[in-house]
Amino acid sequence: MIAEVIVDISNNSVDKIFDYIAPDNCLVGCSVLVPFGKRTLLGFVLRMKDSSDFSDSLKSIIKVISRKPLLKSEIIDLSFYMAKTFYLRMNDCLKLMVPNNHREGKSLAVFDYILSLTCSIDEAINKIGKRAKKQIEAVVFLSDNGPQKQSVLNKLFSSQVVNELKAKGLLSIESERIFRLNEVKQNLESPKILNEEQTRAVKAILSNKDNTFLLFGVTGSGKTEVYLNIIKSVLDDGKNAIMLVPEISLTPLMVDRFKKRFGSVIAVLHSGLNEGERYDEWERIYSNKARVIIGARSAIFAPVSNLGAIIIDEEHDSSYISESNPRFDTHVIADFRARYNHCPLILGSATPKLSTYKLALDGKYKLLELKSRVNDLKMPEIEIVDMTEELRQGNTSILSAKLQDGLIECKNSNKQAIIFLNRRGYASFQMCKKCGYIAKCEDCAVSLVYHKQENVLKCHFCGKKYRVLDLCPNCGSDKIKLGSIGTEQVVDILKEQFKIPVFRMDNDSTRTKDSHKKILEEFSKTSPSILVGTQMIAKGHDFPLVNFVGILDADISLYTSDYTSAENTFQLVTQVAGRAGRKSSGAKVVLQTYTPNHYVYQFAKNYDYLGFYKKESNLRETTNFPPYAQIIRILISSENREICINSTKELLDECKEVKEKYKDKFIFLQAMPAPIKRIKTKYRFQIILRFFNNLEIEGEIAKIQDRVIKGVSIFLELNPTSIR
DNA sequence: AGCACGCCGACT
DNA sequence: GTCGGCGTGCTC
Repeated sequence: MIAEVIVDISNNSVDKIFDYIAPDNCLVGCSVLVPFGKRTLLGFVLRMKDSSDFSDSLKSIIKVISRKPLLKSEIIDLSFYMAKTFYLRMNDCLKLMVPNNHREGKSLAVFDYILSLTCSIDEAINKIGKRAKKQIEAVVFLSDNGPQKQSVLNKLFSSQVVNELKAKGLLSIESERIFRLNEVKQNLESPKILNEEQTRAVKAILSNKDNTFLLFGVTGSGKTEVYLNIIKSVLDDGKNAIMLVPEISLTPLMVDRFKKRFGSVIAVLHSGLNEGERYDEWERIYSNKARVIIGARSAIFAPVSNLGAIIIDEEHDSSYISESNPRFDTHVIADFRARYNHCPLILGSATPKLSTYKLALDGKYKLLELKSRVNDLKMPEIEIVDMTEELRQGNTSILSAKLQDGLIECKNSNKQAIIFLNRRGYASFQMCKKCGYIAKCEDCAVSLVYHKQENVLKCHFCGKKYRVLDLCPNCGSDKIKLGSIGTEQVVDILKEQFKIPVFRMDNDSTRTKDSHKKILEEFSKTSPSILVGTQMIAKGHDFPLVNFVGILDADISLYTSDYTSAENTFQLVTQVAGRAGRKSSGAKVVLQTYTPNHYVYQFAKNYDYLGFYKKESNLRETTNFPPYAQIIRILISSENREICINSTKELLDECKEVKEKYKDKFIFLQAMPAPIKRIKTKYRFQIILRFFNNLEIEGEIAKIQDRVIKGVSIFLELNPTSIR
């Protein structure tokens, strides 16, 4: 037989099928070792056939690494589809599907041993003799409680005792595979009773399976309970489910809740797992031992067969769009799998993406609404504070009077507060007051962020660290000024002013494994206290004691250069506000801004999603932006600035040709330096195209990406949401 | 991506 | 004369 193989090289010129003579044990989906030129490489078998069109002599597969096919046929089909729709290399897609250890045939399996008595208890005691009291205890324990894991016996007695019993031939040994992370919770929780809206949603989904549903419900309306019910029914049908959450390491409570309900059929999949954990979880899913997969974005590639439902919780979250390496949109992948398995795809959010809501209004998705909160609590009141006014009143602090009042109230009533600021570090830059010099990264065109605790200047793009400025390297002045305040400085200010515990959660404070969990646990058992954080704290946490939320500088996300900035800000404000008053009434939110009358804040204040949608959708339609038009961004980067500029010009010319062909369809075509002109020593230029939705144009432009220019990398993005 | 082949410059 | 620069082309 001939095997069609994709070889493990991420380069356009070799990202195609190569034929090899296959041995009998070679199956579609297996990982194999093949000769390639002078090298030996890993590869995946994607198809088998009887003969090859390749006219030269074929080489043979050296070795079939995996006995079982690691890629199921659905996953192979998905990979082809993914590569095509997102203009990706097949090899890069395949890499997402299988953990490296499995692919390379390395086993990370761990075993325990099950020990049981080989003879009757009396016989055993006889053989041991009276003096070995511990051994007799162990034997009695085994007789009373049945076979035991060696690890348990070792702990209860000692490994020496167990070994002596083994030596006397009193124990029979059977090995048993242990799966990391798979602690079984004993008392499974029973389902909660659903309210009318929830019941209606569940019924709608279960009676109309081959569809996409938008579960549109305010925070606290009980979306999770709907998910749990759907999954229960899926399991009862003998099928399996995938549930995606934005960043699972941030929501250990969600996993706990699922484990309590469903026990050991839960598997988790996310980037926070170590290799062993990932190995085990993947295998439990592959072998159908785990039937409900909870995970972040990449869990959509889990090797589950027989899917009965796919759920994307907080569907608006930006983490569902991969912005590097294989760039893809999780929704599209989820949609493919749902249609493949004829199962429902459920998108849940309180603030759906504009494009999602539009599809619901257009009837492409079924809209299900949860209008009331489960405990009938009102959403917290949002108060907008004009920071220019604050300055006029003589308040130069970053904390407005209202915000300070809120924190004092919080402290006095022994409650908790959350302060949100989407800027990490101590200050956004260091600048010389005299000559205006600003410390910048050598490799990137960005200013360096001052981190006080580590006492360094950090580049947030390449991670490079620099010494803090004492004197200006340009003019020698010692008058150094700091830029905009970051989370680290906010913590200092709050501690100083309010004298209560302050926790910080951002990229810097959560470097190590499980650090998210630790910070959240500490915070939840300390009151009064304040949690300061970035984006990270906006997502799905449930803190019953929080009844005050402060948003410092809400404008940061409003004035970024991409077309979704208003949408993002609306979502962010609504989500952060939703952290307050989840279990008690009278919660408050203070939002600080320099543009209090901006429509985003006015709609957010009233929790008026529909109003916001209408306004924003209208704006996009009249100004020709997605979802009413398409944007393609071509990013060109190179170490050499000249080469980069020339390549950009060349590619622009090609785009112009396409534009000529589809004149009336084009809205915009221009080349320019990227907003961040250099990252990691590479210069960056971009071409932005905007045109009325048209797949042919998309296809023709996509071909440009295949051009190979030495020393230049070309990236293509469809409707990019964060341009930098 | 690597690795070989191949054709022009300054060196033991 | 030879070592080595990296441009070009190929990998089933």
